[in-house]
Amino acid sequence: MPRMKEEAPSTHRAMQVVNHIRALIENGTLQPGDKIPPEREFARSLNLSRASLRTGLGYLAAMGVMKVRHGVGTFVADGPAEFGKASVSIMGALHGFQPWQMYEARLILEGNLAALAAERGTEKQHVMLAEEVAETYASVDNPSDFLIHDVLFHRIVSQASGNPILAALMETITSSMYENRRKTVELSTNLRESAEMHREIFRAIRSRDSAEARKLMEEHLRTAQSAQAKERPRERRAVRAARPKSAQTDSESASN
Amino acid sequence: MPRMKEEAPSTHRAMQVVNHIRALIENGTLQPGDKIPPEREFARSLNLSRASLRTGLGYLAAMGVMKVRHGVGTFVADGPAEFGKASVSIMGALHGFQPWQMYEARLILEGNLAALAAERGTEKQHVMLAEEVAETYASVDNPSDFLIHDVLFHRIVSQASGNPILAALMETITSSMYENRRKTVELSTNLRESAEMHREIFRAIRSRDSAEARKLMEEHLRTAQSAQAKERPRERRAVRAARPKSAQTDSESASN
DNA sequence: AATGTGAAGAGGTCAGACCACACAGACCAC
DNA sequence: GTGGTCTGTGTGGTCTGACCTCTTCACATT
Repeated sequence: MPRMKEEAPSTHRAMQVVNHIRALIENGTLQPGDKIPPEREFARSLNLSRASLRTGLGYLAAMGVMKVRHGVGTFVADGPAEFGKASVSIMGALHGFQPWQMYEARLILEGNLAALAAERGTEKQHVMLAEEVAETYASVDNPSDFLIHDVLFHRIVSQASGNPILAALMETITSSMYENRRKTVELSTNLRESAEMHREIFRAIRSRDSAEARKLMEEHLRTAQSAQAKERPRERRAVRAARPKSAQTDSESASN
Repeated sequence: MPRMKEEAPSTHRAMQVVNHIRALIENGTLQPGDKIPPEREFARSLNLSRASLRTGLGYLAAMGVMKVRHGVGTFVADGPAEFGKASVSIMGALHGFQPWQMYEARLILEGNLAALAAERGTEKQHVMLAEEVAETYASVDNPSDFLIHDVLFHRIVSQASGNPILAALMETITSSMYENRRKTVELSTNLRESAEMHREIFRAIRSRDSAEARKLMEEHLRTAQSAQAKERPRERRAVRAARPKSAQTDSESASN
């Protein structure tokens, strides 16, 4: 007699958890910021071990869907959408992402984000942008504060684009550059110029001139890039070039 | 006497694992496709429990860096770069991603990818594209095969763009649409037309006409989108609009 | 009031046993 | 010999239940 057990838990227990949570999110039972039951209790209610539950939660946490706070509880993420914080850095090591590629990706994403923001931004968002521009100007003498408002400005622009997916992609790229930036901005000399550009971008968005918004945003990022490159001429740990296997690098993607 | 233990395991054990693996990848010890030691053994060599090791590996697996095969082993991912398979679907449920936003994101990404591919694609990649175009034509009567080569064509284009980060972003979006597509392509009527467009895109890329490549790719995707929308007029499970809290939806992003 | 302290609740780690799956080599039937 | 079945071994998956660490907060102390 083969198998033929009663139920069909079939799929990995961890996936059961993931799907359960997904269902709770989809039907609105769970919303951003909500806390889920304690692990022991939740595990019992789902008829699986705490270990399996934790595997599933770990999976969700890795993707940025859940946020775990030791000694406090596990919550549904509530910040801006993002696809896994550390992923870019690790995938970068794995696939040899290079700095200029990051900038290029960011340029393309944010350029389009700005253009869309110009087309679809609401008045409320215009107000928020104006506020951030002001704050940015106010912090030209405080690099640390400046960075915060700089990030916020870009985040609001991407939010105003009306496409959370693109915003999430942008956030994913940006968050991995944040740490490095925090070090270099200290020495940056052109905070004022950067603030000026934010203002111009804002004006373009407010007047719904998408082409102009895109152009200015791209210009802004290009300026920022070259400025940073200048501040930090020599960079340790150069990215390794493709190793030995270079010969058939291209053909291998066909294997999957 | 407060603490002052011997070593400094400090950070979460899971992160130790993640960082360890990252280091192994960065220094080239671990390359795509490689297998890591069995969990029991690896855990012992890292001086931590199997459970903690598994937590770390789960984290990496969730981000698409590692691939775990039950009964076989754990490997470093070797396919095209991608940021977590299920993440889009779950993040979508959480942030209310909508189909048209997916298409828009894809349009922007692939349009730029095609343009870059036209500028930077190597002759070798041109050959691969030509092959896929041929294969695509050859499968116009077999929807299932057609889809495979369709995906492959787009993947090679993104690879030819020379920017693995953008390629990874595109892959992330696309992979989440794949399943749905597999169902609808069965009924699709315009496979031949789609193959024609692939051919035209290929020609634009080969002649290094980036503007044309971008235009054709966007056109191609727009066609595909409207075709799919037509095939499947009514879609169950409409995405819920912003719930009750809508009033302050905009302002909350400032909290993070 | 400000400060210290301890209990309670939550996640983090551990150990070891056992389950489920994949693969390969041995074995049997044809 | 060819092909299918069986069984063993190795590897990931799950379970149990105990203990550790961190956070918070009420409560006592100063």
